[in-house]
Amino acid sequence: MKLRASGLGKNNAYTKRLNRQTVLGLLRRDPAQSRAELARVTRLSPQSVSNIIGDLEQAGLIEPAGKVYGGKGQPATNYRIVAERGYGIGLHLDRDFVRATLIDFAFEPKARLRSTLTTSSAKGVQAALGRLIDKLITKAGISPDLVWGIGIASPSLRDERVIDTESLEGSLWSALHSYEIDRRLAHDKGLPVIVENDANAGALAEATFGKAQGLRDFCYLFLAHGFGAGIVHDGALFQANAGEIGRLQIVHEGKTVLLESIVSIEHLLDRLGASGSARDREAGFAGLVEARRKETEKWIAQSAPHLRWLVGTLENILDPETIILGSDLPEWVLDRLIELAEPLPHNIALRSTRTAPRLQKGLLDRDMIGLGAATMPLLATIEADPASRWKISGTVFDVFHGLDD
Amino acid sequence: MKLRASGLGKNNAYTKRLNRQTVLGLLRRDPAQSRAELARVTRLSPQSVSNIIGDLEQAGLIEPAGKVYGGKGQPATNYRIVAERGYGIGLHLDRDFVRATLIDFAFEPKARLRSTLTTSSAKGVQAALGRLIDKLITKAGISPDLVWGIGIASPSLRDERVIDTESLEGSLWSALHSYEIDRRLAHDKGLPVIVENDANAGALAEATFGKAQGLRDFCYLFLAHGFGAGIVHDGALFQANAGEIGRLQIVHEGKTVLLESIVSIEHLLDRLGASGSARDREAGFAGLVEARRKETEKWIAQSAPHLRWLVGTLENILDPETIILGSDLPEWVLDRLIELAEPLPHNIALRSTRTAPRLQKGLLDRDMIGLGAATMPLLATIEADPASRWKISGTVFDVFHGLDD
DNA sequence: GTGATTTACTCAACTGAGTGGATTTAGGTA
DNA sequence: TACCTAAATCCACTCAGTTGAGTAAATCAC
Repeated sequence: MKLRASGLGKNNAYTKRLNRQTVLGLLRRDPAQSRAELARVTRLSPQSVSNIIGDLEQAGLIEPAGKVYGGKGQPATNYRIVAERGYGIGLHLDRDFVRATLIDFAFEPKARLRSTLTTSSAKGVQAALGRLIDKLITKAGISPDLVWGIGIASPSLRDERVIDTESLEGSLWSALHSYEIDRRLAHDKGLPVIVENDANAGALAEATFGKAQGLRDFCYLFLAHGFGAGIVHDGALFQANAGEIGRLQIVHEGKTVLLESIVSIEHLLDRLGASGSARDREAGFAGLVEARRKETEKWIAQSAPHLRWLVGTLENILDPETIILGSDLPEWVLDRLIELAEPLPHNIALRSTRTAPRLQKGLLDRDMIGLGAATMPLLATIEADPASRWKISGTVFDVFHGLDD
Repeated sequence: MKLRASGLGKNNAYTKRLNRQTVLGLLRRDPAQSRAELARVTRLSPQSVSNIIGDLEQAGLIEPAGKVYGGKGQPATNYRIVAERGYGIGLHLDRDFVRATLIDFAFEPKARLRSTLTTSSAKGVQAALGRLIDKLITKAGISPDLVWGIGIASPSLRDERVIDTESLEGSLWSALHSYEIDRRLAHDKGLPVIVENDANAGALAEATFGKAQGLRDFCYLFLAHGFGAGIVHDGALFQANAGEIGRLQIVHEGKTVLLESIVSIEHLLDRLGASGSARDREAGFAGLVEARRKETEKWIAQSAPHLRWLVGTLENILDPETIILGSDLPEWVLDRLIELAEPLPHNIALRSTRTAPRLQKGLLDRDMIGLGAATMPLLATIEADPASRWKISGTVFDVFHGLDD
């Protein structure tokens, strides 16, 4: 039966795809489940689940993972995702460098690379990214055919550059948009390419690897050169243009300014008198921050009240389950920021059903954003209800293809 | 085939229900469409649509609405919703009064009533609401059996009262929550009762009757005694605890205060020196506002910058298609507020794909909130993808019941 | 006018999704 | 050893939407 895509009406083929994706999604999130267990969760009949499991196994997406003894009745056969069945590549494009990560279908990181980009021409960047991807695949020791796609996270994603264009000129993400590097890369590699902003990728990473696992409503604040937020509501990411928290107007010392003119690494580095390569993340502004600890503390003291205000604002508008603060700053800076943000405003977030902290530190992995980016092609390939409706260059694989004939 | 509700897996029965709801939803939003047209939109086969149309007609939900001549080929038979097939009742509970509205299945208002509540005991309120509903049904001249449910909109909806409890004590909505009037009313009337906050109900009303028709992402700001927002994202309402914009912290004349301590009718009335019944909406604070125009202008001048800030803040966080300002204040006050809110902040909302104004005035119907509340039981009964996952007391009718045997 | 053309709609056979009851399997338990 | 329980399967079945042939009723071209 043909699947009539993108229509409002649903047919059996659609249902089948949905159920396959649902079962696969459950196995991905919680490894090792039996047919009977899946039937209970999905409320499908054991027979249907059995058929689906058979299909997925035939497609090489899952495999048996031993039997469970100890209970009454016949022991159940557990199944798990076949980690080596597919891979996702994530590129984190920052101002001065690129980090590339590769994760397998079990969402385990397999290889990482970083590279400082010397060229700033769009064509040069395109070529450099292509080489980096090849190198990453080689390093992981996998077949290029098994890569399902490429996710790109860049600091700013706007369909139009109505603001601060000058600060973007000549940068990587300028090339990304004006030169359509994503489309060209998709063509070069024959793979789907998905672009997101860094904060959204970070939110995906926290949802997959970090503090937001299992949460359906949360905010991820990414304190970088700028200050952005990835907002997840009802399990889905907000579109790229939302979450521009750095551009919120605040009053600082009597003057109305943008939040990120205070709360951003950019501003911290200004205060520390950093210049040239000392501003680069790779060259290690972390060292500078350590060396100028006193001045950094002052910045923290100044920023914390604004963070407190931001938490209250986001809570009042969005009522998330938790707010996660991520950054490449040293851990003690984040700890201190969160510490000084207390006491958080008295508002609805104080409800007794709360389980997660109102404000917490994110994972500290430096490849966080790249990891999130790497999940995108995997999610786009297998998820029934993808975290977001991404703009995708190229065509996503149909992992179920060939099962029906 | 049995529908296995609330499971993750889908079966044929689920698909059938979904397709029926989809077709019905299309006919509701755009009256008079033919089978062939619906088949094109839904991407279902003409045969399937024909079957569905047959079912819906047999259930009395739709009826033929004439043939379309003029084009080539056989003229198409249009169908439309049967307006008299069902009704929704909306109650707008404010501090000092209740407005009740009844709309038919074509979402046309059929009867309105208002009542000042003298009693404040929970039991008394319950009884009064019951009588008001009966009166409304009588006034509309319809059979009580045809009412599909009751929607209640109240100024504040919080699952717990962690804030400002004293200002809620003894009020209608205090009774609503602590005494569970919704549950009791559902039991009394044998009807499903759905509770929402007033701003969310207003957002529903704008989406159904007003400026937000066809929009999937917008904010509705409801400037009342307090200041709340209904947020619609991807066609769905945010849960009740979100949108508490009145509790955002702003800096006013050097002091940090809550937004609604300035931008709210409560504060305006304070400034106008209103007391007692002059504060009531029904007794007409509008007259007072007119009489004290100069002082009102001052309040507007003071509030507008905060409104400007709020628009920028919401845009940066949520990136809505439009922001709608609703209120019971006189029209000129809203016009002036919006006028003085210009120039709006320079941000991503300036994108060229914009079609709706960034900030606009909502419908001025005084029953706006009640109308939105009245849509809730109708939507809950027929929508495939309900605007929100409401907490519903009682059981929603199954309008398709009896079709399958 | 007349016939070709176009479009709406229907009939009846069909495909294939999940279902349900009987059955087999394989461990625990008395 | 005999019984119980739960997992998994066999197979006939139900009933979604689909398909393709066919009919009805309008407009269009000459």
